Amino acid sequence: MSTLNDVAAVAGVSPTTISRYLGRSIVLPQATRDRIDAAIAALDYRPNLLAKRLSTGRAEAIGLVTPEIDNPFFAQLAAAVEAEAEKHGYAVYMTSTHGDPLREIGAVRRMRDGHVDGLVLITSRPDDGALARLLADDDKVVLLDEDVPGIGLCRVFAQNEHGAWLATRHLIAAGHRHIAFIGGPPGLMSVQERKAGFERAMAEAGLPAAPQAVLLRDYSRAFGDQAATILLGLNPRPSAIFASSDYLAIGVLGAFQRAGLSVPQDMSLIGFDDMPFADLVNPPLTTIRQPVPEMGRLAFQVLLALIHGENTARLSRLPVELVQRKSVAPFAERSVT
Amino acid sequence: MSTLNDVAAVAGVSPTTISRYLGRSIVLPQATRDRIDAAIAALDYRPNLLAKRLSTGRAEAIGLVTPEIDNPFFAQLAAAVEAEAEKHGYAVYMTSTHGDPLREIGAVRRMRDGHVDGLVLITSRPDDGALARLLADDDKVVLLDEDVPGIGLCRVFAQNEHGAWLATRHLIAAGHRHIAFIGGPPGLMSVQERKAGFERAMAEAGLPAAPQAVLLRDYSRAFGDQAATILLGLNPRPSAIFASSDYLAIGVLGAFQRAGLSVPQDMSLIGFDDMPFADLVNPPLTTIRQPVPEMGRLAFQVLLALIHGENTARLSRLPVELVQRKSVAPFAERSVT
DNA sequence: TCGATGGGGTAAAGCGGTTTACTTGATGAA
DNA sequence: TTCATCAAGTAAACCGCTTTACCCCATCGA
Repeated sequence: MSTLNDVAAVAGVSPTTISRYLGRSIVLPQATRDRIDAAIAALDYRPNLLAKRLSTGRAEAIGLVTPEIDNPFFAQLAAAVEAEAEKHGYAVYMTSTHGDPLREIGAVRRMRDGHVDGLVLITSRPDDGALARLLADDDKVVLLDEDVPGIGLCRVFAQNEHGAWLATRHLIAAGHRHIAFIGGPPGLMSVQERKAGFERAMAEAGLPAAPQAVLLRDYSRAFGDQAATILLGLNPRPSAIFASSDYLAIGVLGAFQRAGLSVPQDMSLIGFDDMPFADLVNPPLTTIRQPVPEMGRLAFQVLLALIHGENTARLSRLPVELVQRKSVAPFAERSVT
Repeated sequence: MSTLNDVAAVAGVSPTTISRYLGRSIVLPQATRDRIDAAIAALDYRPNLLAKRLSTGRAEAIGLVTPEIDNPFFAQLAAAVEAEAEKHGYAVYMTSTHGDPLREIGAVRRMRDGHVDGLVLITSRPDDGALARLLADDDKVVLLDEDVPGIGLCRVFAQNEHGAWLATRHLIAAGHRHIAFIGGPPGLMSVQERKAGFERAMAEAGLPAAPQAVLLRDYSRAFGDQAATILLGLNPRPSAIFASSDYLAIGVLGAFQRAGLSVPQDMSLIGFDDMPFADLVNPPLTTIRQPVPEMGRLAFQVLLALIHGENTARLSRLPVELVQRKSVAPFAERSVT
């Protein structure tokens, strides 16, 4: 691996000259340029990024911290951030934390110390304050999809409350009156907002949101399954469920399948996210679509503005929409048996 | 952001001492240790990784290059590599290339220049030689899941041929005689191996592998859809399809759904990979499972051995297995109508 | 002929660590 | 008393690049 010095020796100029030539901070006569180019080619010289970063303090790279990367929703989000970063010549270093607070903090640390210019952070668990403290005096971080309360960072979110309201209203419009809500960890912003949207829609329709039909724990397939089982035992039994993530909805579907119930005949179901594969499950899932590519793109753009010291929106809310597939049917008497 | 020098000044010792203390290459009396620890804590000192890497030449980090990260199969593989790396204290920098040769080469370059200690590379397209040349004199790279022919790197693959043979035999055992094969790009190792396994099983059963029923192009949902449409027009029409990736199989499913055909009544279908969600589609997909977590784990372990200069298996083949779900049914006359 | 100007560079000081090869003072053995 | 030994450090070079502040020479206008 040859260095600037090697190239300089071969080209018969000083390292400074090469560096400035490469950095376009000097104009050289053609003859010199040719000698330098030839030397670079001959030695297959490529600058050592590490040295460059150490020297300039700039990395032309960002860090992306995600929860499970094998969750298609996050994977899609990650891909979107990366695509936009690439477009601007930025490298993306990606780590996934598996929702483990320690790994999350470690990842943020590593990213920062590894000298990326900024960070896009997707968290998926309620913060106990540790993350907030860690990020407190950090600008150049944008929070994507989920909040870390108590800090003034830039944030890019979907319209959670509105989406939940749309979903619930869709069920109400189909004639359902007993509607259950399944959500993730109670401390999470998205959970609170979606729950609020659900409750608002119910209240506006003059329907009671029965507390025992509001189940919160985590955004997992397993919890969707458990929650569904609990809901089936309720009296009155809900005729529709709003699972506030598609992952949850898939768990619900699994439980119903085992119980020999079919969606939407015996129970209507609506999800949230419109993650890839939502259209492939049985039945294809009616859900609220988050504009994932836009969210990723915007998150990077905001970060870039931050890096350039430009000012930018502190909070963006991206629009969601209802995607109608086959998991919601009009209410029919028999479904409350 | 405080440096070693700051700490040294506060602790009243030289930077060397701190560095050696932190690197455990010196033994100090308790009093000095206390002063250093106090200074570190007071200044919230954390070593600059970049400087450390530049200085030592070691990064304690690896690069992971994948095709689409939003393909759950690759995402799962990536997660597995990362989990194992994390266990050994290595950071993972991940990039996805979207199958674009230029991005792939760029990613490999960046990773190398960014001074990771090694690279796990998952490619998904036939190489025209450019990648091979780039990697030619690179050790400390392990190829995962797919080969780059013409170079002597360490490789971790699944038993493609055997898996395809299992899949085909399963269809044959169900009574099918006209079996189609759908595969990815002809130049790809996995495609050739899976096709070979298919052909061997057919030959062993004394069945002809009709050339027009062997369709190769790429591992995409769209091509699965197209191929299925083509196969439906064939005479004799196959009664079963081996789609050599689950992504392809999902495309096939989509085409059939549109055509009003149902799987497995009208056509049996078997996939390959057992990617997440293979159990969720309609009908749940019978498929060949690749041991994804093991593959990821092993790939990292091999790389680690390489980094440590230990010697290790040049080629590993991990076992696959048949996962029976609902997409294969015994052959019935009517299905050849 | 002198001073200013511009072209074509370069020396040297960082960036923040690591590492090798010392130094210095105290102690112990001969 | 003297020399070896050890504990407790430290100075300085180096990793590979960037950047600031020059330098030297030729030309040109006055």
